[in-house]
Amino acid sequence: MQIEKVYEPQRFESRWAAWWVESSLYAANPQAPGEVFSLCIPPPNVTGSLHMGHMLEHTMIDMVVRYYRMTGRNTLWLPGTDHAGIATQMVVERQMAKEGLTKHDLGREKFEERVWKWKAESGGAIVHQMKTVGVSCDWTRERFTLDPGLSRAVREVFCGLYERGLLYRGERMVNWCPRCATALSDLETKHEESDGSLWEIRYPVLSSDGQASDEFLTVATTRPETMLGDTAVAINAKDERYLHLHGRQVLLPLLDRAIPIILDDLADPAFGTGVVKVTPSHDPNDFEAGQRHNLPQIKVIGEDAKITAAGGPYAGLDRFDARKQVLADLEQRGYLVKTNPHKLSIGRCERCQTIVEPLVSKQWFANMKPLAEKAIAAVEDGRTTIEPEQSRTVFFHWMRNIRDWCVSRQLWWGHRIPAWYCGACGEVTVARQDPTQCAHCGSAQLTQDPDVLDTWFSSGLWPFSTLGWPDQTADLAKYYPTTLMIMGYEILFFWCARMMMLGLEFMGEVPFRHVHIHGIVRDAQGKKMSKTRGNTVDPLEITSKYGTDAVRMALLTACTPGSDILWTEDKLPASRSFANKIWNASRFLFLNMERAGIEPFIPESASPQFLEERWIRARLNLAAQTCNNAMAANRYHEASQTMWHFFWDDFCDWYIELIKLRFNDEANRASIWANLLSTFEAALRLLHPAMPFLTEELWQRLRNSDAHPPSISLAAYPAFTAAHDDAEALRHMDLLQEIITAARTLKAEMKADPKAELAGELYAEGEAFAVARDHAEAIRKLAGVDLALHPQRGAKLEGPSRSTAAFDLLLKVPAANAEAQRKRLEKEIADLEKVIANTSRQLGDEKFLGKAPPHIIEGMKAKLADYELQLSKNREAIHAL
RNA sequence: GGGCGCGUAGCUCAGUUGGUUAGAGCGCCUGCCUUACAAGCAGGAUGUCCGCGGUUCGAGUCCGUGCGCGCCCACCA
Repeated sequence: MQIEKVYEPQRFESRWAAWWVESSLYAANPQAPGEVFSLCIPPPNVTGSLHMGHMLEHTMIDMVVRYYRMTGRNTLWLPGTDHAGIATQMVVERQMAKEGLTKHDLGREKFEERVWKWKAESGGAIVHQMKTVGVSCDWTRERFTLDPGLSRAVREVFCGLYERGLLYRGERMVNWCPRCATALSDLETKHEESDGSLWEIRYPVLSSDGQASDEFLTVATTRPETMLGDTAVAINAKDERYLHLHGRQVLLPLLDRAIPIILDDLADPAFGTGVVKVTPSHDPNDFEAGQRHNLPQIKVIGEDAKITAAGGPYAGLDRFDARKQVLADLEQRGYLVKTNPHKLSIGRCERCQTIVEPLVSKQWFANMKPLAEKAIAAVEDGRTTIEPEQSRTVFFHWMRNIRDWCVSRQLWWGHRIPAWYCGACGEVTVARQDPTQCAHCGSAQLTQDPDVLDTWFSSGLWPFSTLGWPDQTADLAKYYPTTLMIMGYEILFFWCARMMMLGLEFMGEVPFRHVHIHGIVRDAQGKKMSKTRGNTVDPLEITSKYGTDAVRMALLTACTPGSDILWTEDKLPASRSFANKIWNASRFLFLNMERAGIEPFIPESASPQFLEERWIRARLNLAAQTCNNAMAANRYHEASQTMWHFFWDDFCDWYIELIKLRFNDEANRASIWANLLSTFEAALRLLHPAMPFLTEELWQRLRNSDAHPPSISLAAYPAFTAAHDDAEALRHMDLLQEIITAARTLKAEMKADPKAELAGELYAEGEAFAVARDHAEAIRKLAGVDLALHPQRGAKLEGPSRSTAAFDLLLKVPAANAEAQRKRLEKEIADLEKVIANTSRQLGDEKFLGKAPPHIIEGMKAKLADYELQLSKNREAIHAL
């Protein structure tokens, strides 16, 4: 078997990636046996291209899915993409702008066609990239939120919610993006603090007969231009300063409109002047105050962010120009009293960063409270578990304070709202099938609502709409509820919360059993990665440089639940080295098989006879146990670190180093290779969920029979086997390692020629002696010392020595570097004295003896005896120097 | 204004119910091109586990508090 000298993942990764997809290896079969493991992907936006966030998320999911598939579960990982309403529409509009076109030039139908065309040509980029990095999705079930089936689900849910009275249309204050010309949900509005001003403006108070007086109320505002829409001025009922003016009116400056003075808690006596202008059309608080006092709404800022006709002389001005003009006019006429610097938070459109205008608009809203209650209950009683714990807390907090969700968007790309308005009676008809006549009066004068639904409306149905709902499909029956959802905390509310609510409402069951929330990938400075910041990393660039497996490993070993990953490229050489280590260990095995005339094979069974064989089997067994437990607890970093250390430290540094000493043992050749390959093959399976390409490549080179699965990804994951739990082998190997390490250390410390074999003495009793006796050859080869063995420890240590709990080791070397020896001994003595003092103090404490569990006390006593033995041996040694 | 979290070796971070000399990778120092691997091997140094107080026989781990840092939610003019 030829095996290339250098690890070059580029040579085989793309081949396996393509094969995994072409062979439909990961297509789920609802008829197949096995406990279900199903998971649907958080659908990336079709507009997107793969970024490190995807890479992290997909790597974690892929590891989990590969793991469960290997444990024999009936596994489904359903992939797909989201139509991403605003985002996609923006992309296409921008593209059209280059041709000097707007969507209105095309008209709705042609525009939609154009977006579909864009999707067909460019929308597949991310899917292609995902396939390149080898995610083991079931591509036969790929979905898109605007697929006919999913659109039918959307319509069904809309109608269902409407029929349950959970969806209503109303004039309410919404976040309006003037650039996108659509309403936004609260979550799509991002607030940021910025420097503004708090202006104080004098409003003349009219006397009781409506005539001008010389009194004033001074209001404080951060948005003077909205005063054009003021319909009252509010004072607090407890504010003695102004109470006498209640019942009078003020004259609105600039427009000379008489408006009432009302009493309302909206006015905080401690803030500003204690007097607040009330603009029910352009401020959420004022809107509510307006409702309380039955105030008229005067809309002075339009959907285009320009002053409306109601703004009198300011009509047509942009909102920011209007502010300047209003302030100038107020100043000029003596109404502007003061300008204070003031920090305020400004809402911006998540997509285009335009400052959002709060305005009253007729929109569709979902009443979330009743839905949220069910979702809260489901998490409280554990039907769905959310971890890590802090995400659960955050989830509850948001759900318990949930507000109605504005679901309509004034866009063209998305699911059209299935509501029709009657030209005759004005009633609304909401229907699953496009109606031909009004459900109320029978008139045929119907116009469909022009709006579409918030993108997250369809995403909220993803776990069941993708499985065929509203049809009762086999997939739906088998794979819903899904087993696990893995996603970032940034979409906990946008998505997780809505899936919970809608899943419970329409499926009567939670959408997933467990939610695992992960952190995000940040740059080396801890900053969020973003295109505008220019600190993004292209995963494909990195994977082609270091290999996908190395990138995966770097991410997996770093992803502690609940915390973000700071991405620096210098994490990569380490994991590439690890991949390289695997490659080279394999190369070593293949070369030696060739040398021994053995064809690569996967052993049916192997029975270990030598210590290192028993030991590596036990170590593998423990590693498998740790990995299985870690995967069950979604502790991917722990699983991958365990794999890493097992392969590098145990398998390579000890097992191979020891077993290669037996390569000329012809009598045992078959058994040695059966054990070696058996362990190696199991190690590949252990590693496969984390490093699928390399393990597939190497495993295929071992695969020698069609009795084996076609791919390592379909082979069984190593499981804990009680029979392999060999405590004796672990103990003996520990001693052997200790002896070898002690000898190496001493040799290095004495600056002895590493190539020269040194003679020495080893004093040990019991098992330690037996191990040294049975493995003298290994000690000689691996440590470069030839030890004479003595079955008791009493001897005086004269010369360079090292003592441990189990043995004393003395090297026959002129004390060339007594200084280093002395230094070490002094340090060891100091450490031991400290530890002995602490331990004896504890053991002399009656309270401790009374309260600590017996095994702790016994353990400490045994340790103390060891420490004392070592201490006396070290003192002896330092005297001998 | 509310909520969540973080502070452990020079750097990036592990450390599951409190328990026996606190760990890894990178970096650093020393020595090795040992016929799988210098992307390697062997050995080594480095920590008032942010400060203070408390609970406990015992605290990196639990509680309180201070300092420093991050994030999320929120309509206070």
